[in-house]
Amino acid sequence: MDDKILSPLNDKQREAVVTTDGALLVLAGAGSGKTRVITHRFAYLLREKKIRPYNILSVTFTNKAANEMKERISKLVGYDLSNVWIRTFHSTGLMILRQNAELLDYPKDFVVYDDTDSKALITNILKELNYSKDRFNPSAILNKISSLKDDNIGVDEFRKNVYSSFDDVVVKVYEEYEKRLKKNKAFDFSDLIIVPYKLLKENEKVLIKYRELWNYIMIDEFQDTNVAQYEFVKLIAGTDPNICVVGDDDQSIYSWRGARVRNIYDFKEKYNAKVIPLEQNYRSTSIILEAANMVVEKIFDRMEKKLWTDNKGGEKIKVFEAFTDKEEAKWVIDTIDNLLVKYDYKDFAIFYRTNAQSRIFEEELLYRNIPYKVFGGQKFYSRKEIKDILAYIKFIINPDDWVSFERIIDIPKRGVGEATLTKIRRLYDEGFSLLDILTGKYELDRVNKNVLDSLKDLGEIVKELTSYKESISPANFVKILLDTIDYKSYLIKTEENGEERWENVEELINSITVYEGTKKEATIVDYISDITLQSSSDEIGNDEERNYVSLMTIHNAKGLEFPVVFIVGTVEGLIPHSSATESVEEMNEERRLFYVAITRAKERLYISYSQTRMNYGEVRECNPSSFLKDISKDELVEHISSRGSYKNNKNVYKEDVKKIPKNMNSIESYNELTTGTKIYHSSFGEGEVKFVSENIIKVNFSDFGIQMLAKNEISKIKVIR
DNA sequence: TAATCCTTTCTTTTT
DNA sequence: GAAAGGATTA
Repeated sequence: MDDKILSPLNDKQREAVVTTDGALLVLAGAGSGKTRVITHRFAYLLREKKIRPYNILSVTFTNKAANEMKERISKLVGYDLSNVWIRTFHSTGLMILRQNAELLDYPKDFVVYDDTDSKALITNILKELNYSKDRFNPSAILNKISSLKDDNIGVDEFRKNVYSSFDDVVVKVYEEYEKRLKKNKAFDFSDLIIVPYKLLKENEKVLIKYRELWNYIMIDEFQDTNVAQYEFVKLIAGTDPNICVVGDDDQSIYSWRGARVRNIYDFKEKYNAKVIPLEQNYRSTSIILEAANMVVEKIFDRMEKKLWTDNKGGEKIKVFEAFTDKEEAKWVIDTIDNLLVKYDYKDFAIFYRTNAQSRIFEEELLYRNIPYKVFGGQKFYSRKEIKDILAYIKFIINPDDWVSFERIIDIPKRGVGEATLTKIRRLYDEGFSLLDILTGKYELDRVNKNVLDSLKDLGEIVKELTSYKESISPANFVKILLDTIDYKSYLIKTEENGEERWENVEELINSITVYEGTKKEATIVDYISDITLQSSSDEIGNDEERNYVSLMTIHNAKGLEFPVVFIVGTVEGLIPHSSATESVEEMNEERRLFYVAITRAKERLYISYSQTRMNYGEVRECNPSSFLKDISKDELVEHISSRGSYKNNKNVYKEDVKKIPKNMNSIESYNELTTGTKIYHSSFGEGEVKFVSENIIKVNFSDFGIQMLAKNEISKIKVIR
């Protein structure tokens, strides 16, 4: 027996690993060695059961988890596993679609729309159906359509259940949206699950092929599967499957995306699965674990499970109260600084509820010269210049894609505006191909000769680059593209901060080069689909010597662990989030989210909040999260604050912030101000004018120091008489 | 049509 | 405080 595989496991874990046949449900609590079980089980199947790697389908929730799993198993068995079925649901679906594109009447190189693309398509449709964007928010409609698709509800089925005028619109848009996706030869995220599902359901030959391929199935984070995913699993599993699912109802934090915890119960019943609970926690100190238990115990309908640990004692959890969010950030970074004698940068993580909260911590880290990395938060790939380039690539790969076409048609400037675009659209709607229209095969009425010429150029560029897509490395492909359209001079000439934007484009090329390093022989087509499924930026490169502080949302933190964890911005309205307090279910999910955050910590846990925070560019007051009450036990928690006295002076402080002078006048223009005028600003409070010009003024505020105010701030300013 | 300036809206979480 | 959308001017 191979020692490396079984000996590092406890009894329960070992049982889960050697139970290879039939249906198995592993209820894996936080930090109970779940990843270890999955990887060792995979290795056990290979080594002891002599199963071939590609006969095992292993589904994880994130690309990151998939990559990590591959690496770990490779280490266990001693050979490379880069081409096995260890994938996310979405990338599994994508693989099936690529392998069967012709059956679906799609080209092999179809594109995948991310949410921005889908939203652009929906905006288009709304316009054409004459619905005003103001009344029908494209995002809201996309959300609705996505959740319908995630619930495996098609247009026709939904149509039967429409009772509101909003849903009425949704039906119409949904129907058109599906048609357009097809016409554009594109799939959206949800399609990556439901289209393969439909394909396998309607095509027995294909179904049998995959059933025969995947003799063993493993699915991680089962509590986060949605209806469509579970349907897909049941379909490929067949009647008597060897299937192992791993989940933890306490860590279900994606129900807003259609995830159903009850898939776990249903699985257990349907397949009469053997259940193995993993309750011993190897990660955290008993103090941290006890606090976590206190948070989650308040939820009634959980599956019975109580985590325990041998790791007695530990540091108390420190809860810090700050005046302002700025001060909170300072304290967090100070604390990190002080702990550097014991820990490395990489041992620290800062968790927050919303991506927008990262900024203030980044500023502080930058200021202190502490290396850090922000995970997730699609910032980089949602930058205009990056999206432009990606849209170019998408359009070149797939010239039926109207959404990408519309994005790039006037980049660089070709003199194509609303009018010309409408003319192109008309031809396109009649069924002519965009490439033919561009190259002048059909006449565009009353369009300037120069414009026609540059359209023709674009058509030629696309044709030329298409011929390279298989033969050239992704980075070179992009370099040629950038050269051909002379993107650099376009950016620098016409865009604000052109230089900076060009640096971002160079950064993109760098990241593609890194990507090539990890995935030899990848083409530009591979790159673009990988990047679409992976937009949360990282993990393309292997960060060998990662030594930095990690910043991420709590959602992104799931599955990870750090010696020292900071949970920041722990105020009512953020966690629990203000938009999730209406129902018990929503509140419970917020509670579980807090639980997930706590259980990431191995040795030390710090929780912080502030009395005021910048929100929408205004200072707002806030209260500590109600979840904090649940762990406020003296044995577990130590409460601290930077100025010991202010707790007793809370009211004074609040008055300071809120104090609004009585005698004030609004002003029409900055001309009415002179140096020395006392003013009140709705965000910054009181201050004295130091400098006046026509469009800006500089003001020295008593609480915020010197601030420069642009013209549009004028409505926020009043003069104190 | 393009560029600029100003106003409005927005933030939950992500494959 | 950013980003997108809208209005205004060239």
